[in-house]
Amino acid sequence: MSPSPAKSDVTLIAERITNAVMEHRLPPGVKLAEERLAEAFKVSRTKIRHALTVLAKEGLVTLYPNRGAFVASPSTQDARDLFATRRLLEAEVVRSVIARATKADLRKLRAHITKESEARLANDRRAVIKLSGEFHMLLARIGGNRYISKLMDELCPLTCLIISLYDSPHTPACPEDEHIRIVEAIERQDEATATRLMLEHLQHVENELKLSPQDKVDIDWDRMFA
Amino acid sequence: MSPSPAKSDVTLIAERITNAVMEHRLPPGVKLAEERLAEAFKVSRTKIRHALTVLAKEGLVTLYPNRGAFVASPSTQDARDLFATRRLLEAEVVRSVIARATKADLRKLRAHITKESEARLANDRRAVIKLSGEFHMLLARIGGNRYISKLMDELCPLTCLIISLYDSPHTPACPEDEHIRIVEAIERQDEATATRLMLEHLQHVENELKLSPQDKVDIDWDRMFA
DNA sequence: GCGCGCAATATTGTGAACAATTTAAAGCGC
DNA sequence: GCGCTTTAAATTGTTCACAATATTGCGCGC
Repeated sequence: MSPSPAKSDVTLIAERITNAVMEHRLPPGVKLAEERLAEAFKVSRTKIRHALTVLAKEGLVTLYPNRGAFVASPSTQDARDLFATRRLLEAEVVRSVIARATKADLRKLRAHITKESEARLANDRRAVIKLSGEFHMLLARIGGNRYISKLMDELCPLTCLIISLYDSPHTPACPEDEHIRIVEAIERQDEATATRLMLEHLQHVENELKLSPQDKVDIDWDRMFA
Repeated sequence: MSPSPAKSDVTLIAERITNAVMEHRLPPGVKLAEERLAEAFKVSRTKIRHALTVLAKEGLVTLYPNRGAFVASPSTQDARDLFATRRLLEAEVVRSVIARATKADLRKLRAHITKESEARLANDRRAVIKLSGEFHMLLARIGGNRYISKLMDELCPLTCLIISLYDSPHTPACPEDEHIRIVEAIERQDEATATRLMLEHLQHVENELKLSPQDKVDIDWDRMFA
């Protein structure tokens, strides 16, 4: 009765860190010292190191040699590239979901949207952010292409990071009904509308961000306090 | 004078293994025992383990817990998914290359194609296979979107694996002129032709493969010898 | 008091020994 | 000779100690 191949400690640690990032409990740029994590997770540094290299490969943490691991803090250019990539991928995702989704899949989508609504009603902002991301990951998995799905599993947590970096002062997360309307269009097999709604949805999220001016790395610390 | 941040041993090892796979020196399914690699690379098992986890994240090797690392052997479904993903990404890549490429970029593309021709003339089949893959990775890098580029860096070595698994008995690699004609269309800024040629090119490569029948994992060993 | 260099401390990187698990082989009953 | 259990070898997984590097704090000269 264990269909999943028994996740290793390392995987579990990586997932818990990812969760913390998705729920905005770990802000961008924070240092992830191995010793601290080791005692927090009650494991040896070795496993922490493994988890950190995995997360680095996913782009969620940045590894500076001999200096340690830090939660990634994507540039505005990264953010624009990310949304461009997501528009490309998720339009395709919607198309294949319409082509392939079983009734069980549609039930899962409905169930997920219910969870989102509940979190919203409970005013659980952290859960809302995480669930919003996971909606897109679920769609990608139903889409059936494992390379697209794998990439979406990386891009969604990164999107959470980007939102926590560049969001305008506390917009109340993505509007609820956009996910619902996408699912409805999928259920109607209305490909044109579904892809259009998805692209608009992603555009809305991106437009909420302040990505316009200079890059973070271009901040002029001399003028900053003049 | 060191613009690149001094690649670590682990990165170097991973790259050398990737090269070996791209040049069909490491066939799919081969076991990568840590001790053997350690003495081959003259380093401790620790670094080998790191390199293997990195390669596993890239999908080039598969890690079975307590059993070791093996060169991945993608299923036919994996292969179809991969080409579908590449068509999606690389059409976009061609568009942004046309929009962004500088003259220096175009020179790099020309130079790369020259190297491909030389390898072909020298009958260096291994080099041809590797360079063919690297042409697409170079295009993606010029395209400028780092997420697309990163994914292409993973998908190209995987494509080499797939070719070595499912290629019809020694077709002479991809026809040379297809890369050239794509670059020419890019130089003319002829977006429609360039994307069409790219999609056709990928379709040609996929069509050369024998992906039709059942999946490897679906083989019924009971009926097999009945 | 201020900048510079040096020492102390903390953190990451590496290697080697040990434990756990799997795989291969030998032993044994039938 | 065949299949099963038990034993030995090989391999992976983990811990720990040490080396290398970076960061911080201190003192010294000016």
